[in-house]
Amino acid sequence: MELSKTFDPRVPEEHWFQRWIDLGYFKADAARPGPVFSIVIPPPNVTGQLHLGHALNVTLHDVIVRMRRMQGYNTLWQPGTDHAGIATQNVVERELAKEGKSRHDLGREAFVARVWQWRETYGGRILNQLRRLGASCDWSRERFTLDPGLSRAVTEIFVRLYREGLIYRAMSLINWCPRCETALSDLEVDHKETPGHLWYIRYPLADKSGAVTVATTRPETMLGDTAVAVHPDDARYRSLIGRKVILPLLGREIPVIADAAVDPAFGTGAVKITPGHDFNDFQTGRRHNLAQISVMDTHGRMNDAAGPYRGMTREDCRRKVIEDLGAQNLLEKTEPHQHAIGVCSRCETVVEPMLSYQWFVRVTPLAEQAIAAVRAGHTTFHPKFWENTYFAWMENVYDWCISRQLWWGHRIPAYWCDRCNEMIVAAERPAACAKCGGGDLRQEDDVLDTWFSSALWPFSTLGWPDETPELARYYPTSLLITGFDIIFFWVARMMMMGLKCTGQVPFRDVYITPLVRDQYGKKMTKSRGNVVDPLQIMERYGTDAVRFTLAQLSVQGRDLILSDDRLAASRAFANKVWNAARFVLMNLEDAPQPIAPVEIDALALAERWILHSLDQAIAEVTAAIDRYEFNLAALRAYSFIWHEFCDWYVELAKEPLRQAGERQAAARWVLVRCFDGLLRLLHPFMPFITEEIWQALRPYIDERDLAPHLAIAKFPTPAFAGALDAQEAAAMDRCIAVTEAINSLRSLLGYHPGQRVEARIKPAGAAAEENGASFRAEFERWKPYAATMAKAASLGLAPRNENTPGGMVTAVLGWCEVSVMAPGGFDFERARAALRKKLDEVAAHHAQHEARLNNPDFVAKAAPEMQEQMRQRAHELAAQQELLRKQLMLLAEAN
RNA sequence: GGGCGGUUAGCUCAGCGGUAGAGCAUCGGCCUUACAAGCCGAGGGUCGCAGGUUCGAAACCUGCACCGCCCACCA
Repeated sequence: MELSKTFDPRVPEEHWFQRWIDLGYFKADAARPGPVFSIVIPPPNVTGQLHLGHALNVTLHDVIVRMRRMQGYNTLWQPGTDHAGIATQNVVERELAKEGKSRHDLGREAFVARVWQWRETYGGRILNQLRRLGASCDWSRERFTLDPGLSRAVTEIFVRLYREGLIYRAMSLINWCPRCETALSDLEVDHKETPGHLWYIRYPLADKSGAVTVATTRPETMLGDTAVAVHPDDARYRSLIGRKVILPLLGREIPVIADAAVDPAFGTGAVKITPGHDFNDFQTGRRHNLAQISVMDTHGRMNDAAGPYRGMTREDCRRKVIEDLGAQNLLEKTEPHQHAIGVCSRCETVVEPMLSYQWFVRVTPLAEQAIAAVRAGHTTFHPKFWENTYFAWMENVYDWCISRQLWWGHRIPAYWCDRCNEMIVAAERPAACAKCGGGDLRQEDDVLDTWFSSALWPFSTLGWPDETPELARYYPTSLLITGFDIIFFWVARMMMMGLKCTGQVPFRDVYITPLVRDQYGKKMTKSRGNVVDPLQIMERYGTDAVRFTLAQLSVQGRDLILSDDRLAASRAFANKVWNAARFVLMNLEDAPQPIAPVEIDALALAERWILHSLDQAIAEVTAAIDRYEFNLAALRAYSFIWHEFCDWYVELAKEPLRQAGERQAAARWVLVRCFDGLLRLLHPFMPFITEEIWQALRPYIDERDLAPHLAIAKFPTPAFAGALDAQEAAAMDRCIAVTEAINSLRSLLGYHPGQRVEARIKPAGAAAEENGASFRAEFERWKPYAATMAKAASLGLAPRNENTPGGMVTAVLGWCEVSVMAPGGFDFERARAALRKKLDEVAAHHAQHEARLNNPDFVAKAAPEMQEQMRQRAHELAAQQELLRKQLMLLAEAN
């Protein structure tokens, strides 16, 4: 089979993904036996557009899912999308706006129909983008949070929680977005540091005996003031407590109250209390039974309660209030003031605390269970420190406002009887009012917070509340992979709802992905314009390279900094693998047939060495993925493939491959065996290129019941225990060290890369003294390798006592000297300088060791094995130093 | 105001108690029939700072600094 000279990712990407899907490889079958690995995708918003966060997330999912599938797990990766209440409604509203219409022009029913229509047309975009990344989800199980089945789960749990008193409806102060015209949860409010002002306003005493000055950042809300508060111990104001002041502009009389929450040191120490528009004041108001006055409507405009300011926007009202106060000489002063203001996380509009009837989840009892489950280790975070974040939030949660005044979402299953005002919460619309028998029931207008349905995702997608085979088999899921930004929004709430609904945690492990930043370490944001489009880089570097890069940079607990350099390096790696494949294939018989295995004992040292190295790489990569150390797994696979397999084995295989007969057959088998193994190992990271190559290699693979495709082939496990003993492993290390030494000398001596050199080694230390004879035997075995790799015309083994001939330049290793004949006219000063440098290094190390060994404390306290190790090392260093000096002396005479 | 994470070669990161490592970038030499998206070689670091624990610290402890993030009702 002919492979082109460089790898073009396009064709295999399109081809293989469709094949895998067509063949049903990613389908989960609950009836299949075996251990289970299940995971749910964090459902992207239907309005979503693939960004690097998704790309990273999906890549890591796919790495572990593919590995587990290949390992024989009954694997389910559940895909789907989130209806994303506000986000989606906004998109369609914008579309309508272009036609000059608002949702109110359409009415609720028509508008919702329009959103569904939008979803039919564009809702699949994000999932198609995930597919392009190679996501091996069970696409036949795609779910949407507004699907009938999932909606049923939402209704079911809502009714249950309501009946248990864990969901309640109440008039309360909530965050309100005047633009979205809906309530928001605490989490949907971002706090933005903003420069503002502190206005000092005089409130005259009712008895005209003076005034009290309050400081505020929001003068417009004074129209809703129902008290002025001071600290009970504040001597300045003690006499005022219980008296009345006149609210300027409106002339209302309000009391001066004492409350310990007031900070006497801030502002004037007197604070206006607006229970209808401030969370603190709301609490204070409750403590003192103050009236709550709302001065704005749902659009953030001043309402009737604002008297003369009625109809103004909040902003206009503020200006006018300041102006009027100034005119009445009630504005004492204005100071610049920096403070955090809450804005809608969707549209950045300043949120308004508003009084309204809303639905809440009583979170505390649910949170207790969720905390306990993590404390007990039923769910573990990776990296573990994220558990602190989780606990900190869970331990201080407020009730969760779940009602939204939107049209797109799960409509709350509560029904009102307009005749007797009875409210009924039920899964099905009741035929008649339970209290008065009236038949005209009206369903609650509000819908649920999107996160309410997301919280059920791990089990609602599996059919809950029905006891489906899928639920029994795949729940609790094995792992959740997500970003830290939704630990509160999603992870915490899944924990609470999962435990509440099923009695079990929704997932065993939670892996928190790094945050993707640009090459300057900046967060990617639209406003910075530094957002990298994954589809573009996939186009440029190939999907496999993008995946590999993301995995390789996924360090636990650190941000991920993506750069073109890294991507280019991964593309180079893909190309390296491709070319290694070309080499292997061009050295196999044209008529493919399985190559029978060769007995380990019949293999040459290098062959056993590479099989052994493959084993080690497999073990380490597998262990790293098991620990979610994707970066280490990717790096290990990379270094095995490039530096061990390509740099060494492929080179060493060339010689036996040229021959006919047994040695060639052995080399062919080892090549195929290793390449097969490394393709399997690499497949989870780079599925496309590996499948493409594996198909070409497959006919040569000798395996019973060999899978038709790599995507479902067995993941490799170490298979060559005992192929290489410790002594042989050490021998190969020596071979590599000698090769490197000769190559280094070649470079120093200015040899052309193609030129062959005369070289020799002379053992020293243990290699010479203790096993001279066996060393010679060992040397004979790896000498051809070193000679090949270092392009040595001859590589001799010199007797220990023989002086190195003049004209040779020597490098000193710990256990031997390596010498290479210098070319005619070589300037030996360069060699002397190199030796001197090396001598300095060795001398410094030796001095270090000596100092340590001469330290009485070290001798008295250090572990005996350590002392022995140090003594040996010092001994070697001393010998090495001696050899270096001698070489330097010999070289002194050269030239 | 609390809390979390980071600080190791120019860059991105390993190492987490016993000789400072890798990849990329840089420099020198090579188109050596798998691969120039390649091969061979070289240079480059008082491991953020200051203390402490230890025979021994990049690693453990305590402060501090800087960068980043999260949470927080000082109006």
